[in-house]
Amino acid sequence: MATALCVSCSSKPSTVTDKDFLPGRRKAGKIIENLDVGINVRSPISTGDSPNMTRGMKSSLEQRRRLLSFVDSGCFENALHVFEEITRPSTFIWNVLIRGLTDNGFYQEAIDLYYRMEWEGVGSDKYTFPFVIKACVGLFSLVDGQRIHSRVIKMGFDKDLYVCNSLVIMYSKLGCIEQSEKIFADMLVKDAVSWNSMISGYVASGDCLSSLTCFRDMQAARISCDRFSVISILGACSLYGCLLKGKEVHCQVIRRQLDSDPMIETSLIDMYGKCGLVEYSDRLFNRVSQRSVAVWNAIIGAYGLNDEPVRSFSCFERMLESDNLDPNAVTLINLLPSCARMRALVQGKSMHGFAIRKGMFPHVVLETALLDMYGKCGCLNLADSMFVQMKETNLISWNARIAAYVQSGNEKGALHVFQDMCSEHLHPDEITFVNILPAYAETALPKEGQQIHANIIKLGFGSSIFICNALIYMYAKCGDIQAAQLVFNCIVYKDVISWNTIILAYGIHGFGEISVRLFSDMMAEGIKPNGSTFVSLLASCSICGMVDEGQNYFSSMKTEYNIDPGIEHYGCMVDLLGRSGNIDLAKHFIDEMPLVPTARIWGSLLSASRYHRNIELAELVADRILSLEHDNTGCYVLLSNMYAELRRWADVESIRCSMQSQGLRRTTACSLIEYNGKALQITNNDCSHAEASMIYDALDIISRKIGDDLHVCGVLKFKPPDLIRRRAHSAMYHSARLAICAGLLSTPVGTPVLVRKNVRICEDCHNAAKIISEMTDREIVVGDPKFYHRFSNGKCTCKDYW
DNA sequence: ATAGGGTTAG
Repeated sequence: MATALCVSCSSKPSTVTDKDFLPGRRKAGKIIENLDVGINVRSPISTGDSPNMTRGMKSSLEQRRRLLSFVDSGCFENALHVFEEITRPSTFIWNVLIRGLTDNGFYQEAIDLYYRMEWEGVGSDKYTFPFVIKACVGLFSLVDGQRIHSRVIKMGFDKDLYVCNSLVIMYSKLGCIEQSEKIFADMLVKDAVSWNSMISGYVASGDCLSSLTCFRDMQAARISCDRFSVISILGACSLYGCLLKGKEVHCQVIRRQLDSDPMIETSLIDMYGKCGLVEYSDRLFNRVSQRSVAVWNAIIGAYGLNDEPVRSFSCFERMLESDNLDPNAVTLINLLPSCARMRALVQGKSMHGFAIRKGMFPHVVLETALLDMYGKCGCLNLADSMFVQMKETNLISWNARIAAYVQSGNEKGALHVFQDMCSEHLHPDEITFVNILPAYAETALPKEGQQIHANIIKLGFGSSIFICNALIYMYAKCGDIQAAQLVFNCIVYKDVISWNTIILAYGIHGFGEISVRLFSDMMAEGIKPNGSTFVSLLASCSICGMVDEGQNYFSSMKTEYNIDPGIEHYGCMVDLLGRSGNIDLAKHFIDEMPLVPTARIWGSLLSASRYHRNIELAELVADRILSLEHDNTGCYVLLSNMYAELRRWADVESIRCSMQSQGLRRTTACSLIEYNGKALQITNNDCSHAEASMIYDALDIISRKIGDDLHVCGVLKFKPPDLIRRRAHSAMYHSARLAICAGLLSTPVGTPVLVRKNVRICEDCHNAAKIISEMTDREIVVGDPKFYHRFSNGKCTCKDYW
């Protein structure tokens, strides 16, 4: 950027700001005194040489020529030096210098010079203001802009077309589109620039509709649209995917023979890409004769936006092959989402390296795009270190960082980042909440969910469909299905995601019949189901044991709805068949399915073999899983638990060693409970809380009432030699039980007790919870990552399958 | 001598 230049005096480099306006005045005063002493008589400046010029005239003309040439060549030190030598420079001279400074990025200096001009009593003219107003835009200074605007009014230049156009542009670029509107409305004469400025101002403020309206009004006012209008209005069409309007503008472009204008070509390629017609972009691109970097960037972006990462990349490669074209930051920004989409971490990293070598940093947009790519490629540490080294961050980069944490399954981290962001006095927006709500969904209790919901409403995002959909899921996962239903009810225009989410919400709470009913409600409302609808529906059927219904829906997917089952659907079906009892059928299903089984698919079969206590199958399946994911902790733990149940302690030990040698650790089981209004986190055998002794006392009383744990829960399958080992595996003080007791202690009689767990509840605790619910006559709700068990009167809604 | 434009992150 511009280095500091001194415009308030020629001796010392400094700039005059509002704060030190007084010293500036003094300096300026001195200069005037000096100049006044030096030359007594000043001649009026003439525009050309004439034979009878005086010496003074000649030298002043010479100075003016030198000044102009210095300004033209960007030598401002010299230009300013000459300027200081001129006695009483004319308004024209001042204007030339202000223009030169503005055009070369010396915005502050241009503004300072204008203030000095004003102070020295040199009258500004209609030319002065467009230059200095442009400097305000460059400096992003609304304060200066408003001050200069008031000078415009006082001096009566607010009727000048050029000055008004400059003001319209200034206010729209400084984010005050209403001010632009006001000035525009008061203009008696408007030209194409005025209209175009309003149109592009609306586009910049994201107001697609106003910009289209303005474009229409412009034509109604019989101002013919030009290339500037076309480029702006295509931007408006891109904004909300107004394909029809875009095509209409394209027709006008052809009629006006503007279709070989390089910038219009770029805008058209971009517009078709953003409206989802990438074939049109491609066709246009192939006809472009002179391919600029911007055109390449547009087509790379168009493929990226239209889910064609491979073609996006091949464009990039072709671009590299063509001569004299250097990818710039925008190229990388447009390409990085394709890296993310393909999980092409190596390519993403090489983009990063390329950017470093080309000296593109710091660049907040590029850095955020890299952060996002790293997050989506599952490299949270790289995403985070990107953020840490960023010189400038903004709401978008914070949001991307939060998303990276959530995508990596680090919900706690995401919540911390969210807190940090708020303490930096950044105001969360709609996307912040859409990103952070899944973190609440995984970690929060209903009360915390209500708090974030209250914040959302307070900030005015309560009716956003994206947020409402995220809220439905959040409440359901936190255990409050009623709140989820309420949010759903309040959505005026429910979209397919709203329906998918509420269907799954009831599924995870064990109300499969409601899920099924909601699906038919959805059909009745004329909402077309998509693949995710069937994931919700099949998951609900499988969780709730509705085997026949699930199978029917699965077969109707293709026949009735023309949706090809994806890997998630097959996963649901394995779950479903697994619990039907016919485990061979489930295995056969996997062998026959047309997609390559993933570790998750095998994981479903592993769960089923555990339930049916089929250790041979479990071992076989575990082998498959570990060959796909050697670090699948869940698989080790499940197998180890099965060995423990069979008292095969040597196998238990060997799994423990195997995990240890790989540095794998069991997830520490913990339970969450609201205790006296606050979330309390409890681990197995946890004694760390102030409330611990009370909770343990309560548990002891209950244990005694329901019998010793080994009798109640051990189911007599353990013989004395196993007792010692068994004690080490005792579920007596598992977090779930401690949490249930804490809940019983801190809530009124008759209300349900709600516990959240990070791992599935063990069989012993499940049995205990059933008995406790009967004994205390309380409803106990225990949520694990998959399902909410609802215990009452000694029974659980899972019907003992989970 | 004065004003407007293409490709840019969540």
